[in-house]
Amino acid sequence: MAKPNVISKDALIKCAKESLANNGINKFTLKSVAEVAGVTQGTIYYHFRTKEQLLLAIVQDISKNSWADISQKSNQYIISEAIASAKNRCSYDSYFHKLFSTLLVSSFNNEEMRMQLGEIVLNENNALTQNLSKFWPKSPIDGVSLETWGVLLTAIVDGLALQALLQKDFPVEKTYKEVEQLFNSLSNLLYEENQ
Amino acid sequence: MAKPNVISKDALIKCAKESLANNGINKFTLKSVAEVAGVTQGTIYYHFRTKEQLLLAIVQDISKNSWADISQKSNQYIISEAIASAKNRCSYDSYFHKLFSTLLVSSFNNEEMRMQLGEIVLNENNALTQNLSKFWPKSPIDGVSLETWGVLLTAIVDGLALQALLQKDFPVEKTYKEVEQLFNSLSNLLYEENQ
Amino acid sequence: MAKPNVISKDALIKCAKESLANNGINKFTLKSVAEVAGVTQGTIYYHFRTKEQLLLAIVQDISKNSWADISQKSNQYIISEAIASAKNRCSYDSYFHKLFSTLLVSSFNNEEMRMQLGEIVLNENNALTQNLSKFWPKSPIDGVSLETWGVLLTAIVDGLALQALLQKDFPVEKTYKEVEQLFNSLSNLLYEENQ
Amino acid sequence: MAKPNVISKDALIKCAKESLANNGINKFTLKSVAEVAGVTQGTIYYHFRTKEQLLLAIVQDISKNSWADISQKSNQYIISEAIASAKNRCSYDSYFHKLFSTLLVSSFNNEEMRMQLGEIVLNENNALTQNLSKFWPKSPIDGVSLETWGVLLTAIVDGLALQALLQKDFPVEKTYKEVEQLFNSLSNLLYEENQ
DNA sequence: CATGAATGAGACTTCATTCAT
DNA sequence: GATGAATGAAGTCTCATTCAT
Repeated sequence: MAKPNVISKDALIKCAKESLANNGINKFTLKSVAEVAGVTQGTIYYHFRTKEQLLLAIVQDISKNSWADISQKSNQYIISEAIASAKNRCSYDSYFHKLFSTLLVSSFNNEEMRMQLGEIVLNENNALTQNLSKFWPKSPIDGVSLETWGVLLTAIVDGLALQALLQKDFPVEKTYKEVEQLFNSLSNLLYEENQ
Repeated sequence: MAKPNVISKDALIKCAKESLANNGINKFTLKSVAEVAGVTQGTIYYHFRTKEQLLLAIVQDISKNSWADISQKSNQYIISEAIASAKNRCSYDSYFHKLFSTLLVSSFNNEEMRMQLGEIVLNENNALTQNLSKFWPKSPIDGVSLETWGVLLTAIVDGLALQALLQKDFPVEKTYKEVEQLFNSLSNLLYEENQ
Repeated sequence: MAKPNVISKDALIKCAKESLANNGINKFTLKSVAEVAGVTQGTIYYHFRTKEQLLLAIVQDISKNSWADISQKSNQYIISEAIASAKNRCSYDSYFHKLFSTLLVSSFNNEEMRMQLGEIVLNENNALTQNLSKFWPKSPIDGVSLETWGVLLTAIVDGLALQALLQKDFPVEKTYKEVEQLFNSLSNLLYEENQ
Repeated sequence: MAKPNVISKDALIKCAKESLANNGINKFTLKSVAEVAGVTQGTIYYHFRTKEQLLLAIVQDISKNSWADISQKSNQYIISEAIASAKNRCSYDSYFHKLFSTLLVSSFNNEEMRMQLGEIVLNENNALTQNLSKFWPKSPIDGVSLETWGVLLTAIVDGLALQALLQKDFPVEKTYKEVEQLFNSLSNLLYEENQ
């Protein structure tokens, strides 16, 4: 039978991501991926040596498409955009955070994957720190370095996402509005001090 | 009251938690739980109708032992204690956060479990807010409610834990020192304003 | 469903040996073993951790039942019996030699198995040497030790079996008659020399 | 005459033999052959209709290169040479005997192959008998025909090889020295009798 | 000629679950 | 109460084979 060129590796990864986010890690089977992709399981094995390799490819794909990588170009609204993007991903059904936590849990058994996920977060931190430094010549709070602000912002974004994942009625709008308020107030602190 | 079996339900839950945190959800099998507990699989079925019931029991157990439940009693150092306890749990091998994220991911397929986990987080938020209000008569930043401070603090704690889970060399000490610094600075803002 | 006590480990080994000798290593599947045994594949895994372990158990079983082990008790016809037994096993359809060569080939990928098979052969050699020494106070041919006679006899038995496995019309009767003749002539050499 | 392809049929057979001897029959896959040969699986199918055909080709190739075929030309040291060659092949890692036993086991499911292997052995026997007759005008032992001596010698060679395959420390040198001694003694018997 | 992509059957293995004892 | 033996469905993975290009 053997139709050639039915599917590309990237398409397979996309299908796998879908299957993973929808079914969760428990039901993330190669059969389900194959069904989503409309190919046979054997085809998956032609492209990926094992299921783990496929999971790893998903992680790499996410890394490649991560916000940190995308937002390298300078931009005066970059922080606002970052926060807006984070808010969008903050929901009970967040595809991204479901996927990410699923991968996190998988990574407990796969050191390589864990390292790659770690790097993704690290990049996120660094990107935030770098962009923050464009607004804040120095930290608005003594004793809290700009690097730590990057770390804390990332933590807040992920932590809020976690809460949203677990509470159907989590007040995303309200919370993010106040986060922005907080950010502005901190900026003001700096400004006043400068006067 | 419970008639003590050769192995008690609670002991079984404890073993299950261990197995879950150590092996991850993928290898969380009743066989492995049975091995850890030193009983046979049949015995588990004597205590729990299904595997899901066991997982749910784990969640309930965690809820019962959560920080929020424990720290009801008033205490002037309560916030410092909370932060210290969070810092302790913030590590590459954190039993608690591995367990929690594993349950989170499991809950994507189990609404009841998800709700219970959601409540745990909610209680955590509320406990923090309540304790914060003992220090802060009002929010140190206009436009950011005390409730939101509770939410944000929880988010920070969880978000930092996530980063620590993924980065072997995450600077736990440094970060938490600055978090405390931040907390003190915010308190000072309030105090100065009051002058 | 789960009927208890359907089959014993030993019965399983026996079925496995049958399946192995009949189907050859290529078609030696756990499914086929299960079918022969009238159980499900899962049952096999309850008794043996892997397919390899089952193969190993077969080897051990053969070792336990090997001629060398059985013929420990002294017996004045022991050599004749050994030859008769070897002759019986020497045929185009020899269950034993099919099984043994199959295991031999499997052992190329399994050092433990190979060692155990090696020991079986070694025991066979030693048993033969020991029994020979009851007939031959010394070797009938100068320069050929009794140990080597044991080795050579084993080699002949195995080598003839190999030929019989590959030739439908191999003259088993004739060959073994002449082997016995050879043995007697060698004994005579010793006797004459003694005169 | 054969139009040379990028890879010739013979080269493919050689690679297949290597793969077979190295990996054993279990891992003798067309993929592995293709890898050794540096071509793709499809290419193998261009040369051989099925996997079995390839195995058969291997057998034929061995037959063509067998000692019996090569040593047709008369030679007064032919027996010594045969024994020396047999000794060389007698080792724990013997490529030839690993290959041969693997094919033997495969042939249990393939009558055509089995017949061809049978013929190889038969030729070996006959060649030995023929060469023996150049040294021995008649059998040195009454009741043991020259044909049977050929059969027995082949059996010894194969049987010893089997033992060497299974025992890392099998005393090849010692054993073969004594085999030669045996051969000489038998020759002497004849000579003395003739006096 | 040769290949690369795909297939599908079937292998080994795991595991939640059942049930007679 | 507890267990050990068994089940069967489902999962991961392998491999001979096919075929359009």
